[in-house]
Amino acid sequence: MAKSNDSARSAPWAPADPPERLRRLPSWLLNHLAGRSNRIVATYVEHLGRRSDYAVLASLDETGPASQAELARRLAIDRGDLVGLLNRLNDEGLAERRPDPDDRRRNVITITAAGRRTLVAIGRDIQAAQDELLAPLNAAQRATLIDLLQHMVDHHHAEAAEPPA
Amino acid sequence: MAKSNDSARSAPWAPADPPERLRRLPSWLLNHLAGRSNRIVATYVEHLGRRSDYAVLASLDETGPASQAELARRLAIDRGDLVGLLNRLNDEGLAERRPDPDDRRRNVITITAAGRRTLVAIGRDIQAAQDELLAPLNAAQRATLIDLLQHMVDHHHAEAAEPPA
DNA sequence: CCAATCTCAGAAGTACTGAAATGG
DNA sequence: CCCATTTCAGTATTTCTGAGATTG
Repeated sequence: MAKSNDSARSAPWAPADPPERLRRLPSWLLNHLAGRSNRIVATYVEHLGRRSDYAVLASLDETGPASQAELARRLAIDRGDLVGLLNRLNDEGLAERRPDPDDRRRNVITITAAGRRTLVAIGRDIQAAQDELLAPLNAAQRATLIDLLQHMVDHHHAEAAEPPA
Repeated sequence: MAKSNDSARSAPWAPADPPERLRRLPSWLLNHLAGRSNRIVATYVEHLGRRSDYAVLASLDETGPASQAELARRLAIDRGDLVGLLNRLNDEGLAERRPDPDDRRRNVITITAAGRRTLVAIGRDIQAAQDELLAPLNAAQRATLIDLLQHMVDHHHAEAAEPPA
């Protein structure tokens, strides 16, 4: 008749003892660390509603206003899911949605001044989170890791862009 | 009135154009590649019901029979979620669940011969998937990447195990 | 008529929480 | 009485699918 004990259920920080076959498996390592990363980021970031908010705001800030479909394409997010996300950003005054005068099918999404401020705040928190995530590595190792990961992402994109010759 | 066109909704393989601020962000890279990895694995693996099935079967094969709580601890999976997973493995004849004679609170989970066979089959498919995932890297780069990722995982475990000195 | 955009509604997979029931 | 184990039910979050409505 335990009430609320549950000594250790799965506890996010609980040490795992993965089978040998998984320990060096890239897909397992990536999934494991992605989960770890998300948990760490969640503890550091206060201002973040959903995880893709930062990506959307950053994209708007860097590349300028865009239609929803355009945004979805840039970030590889589902167009439908973007609807609710932008509703929230709109409600919080971080982004604005207005009809495109040139093509009345589109909405033009713009980041607001408040959006830019929270973008900066989130960026600070996220950087702190990266430091904890990468704590086990020294500077050189961090650079190497990032280069390798980024290379994989870029190369996969390239392959997807140009179908097999 | 489009019927089923939807040229590109978000398309898993669709090239993304992430903001600069995210391009080199470890947490973004890890999440992006974890997703990519899962999609690739899904296309290669036929025999896999859920993604953690492989981990459970491998753990049973390597470390031997275990109770559910023991398994959950080893793999850092929620005990509750393990219930449904083991139900499936049981239904498919890949694992057996029997009460522990010594401690009647426990179930002893054992992998079956059929379980070992599918374990091997899944392992083959997963290896093929890793090759596609790591295609952008040469052998040396792959080894470096795996070492770095594994080092991170191990170190995070160690820190979680022994509270801050 | 076809294509693209925005929107809504719902399914599916996964992760986490709380609690009940049994037994040590 | 307290702790551990299995199980169930419910919540939350994310991702994906299908379709409707508007406009080009």
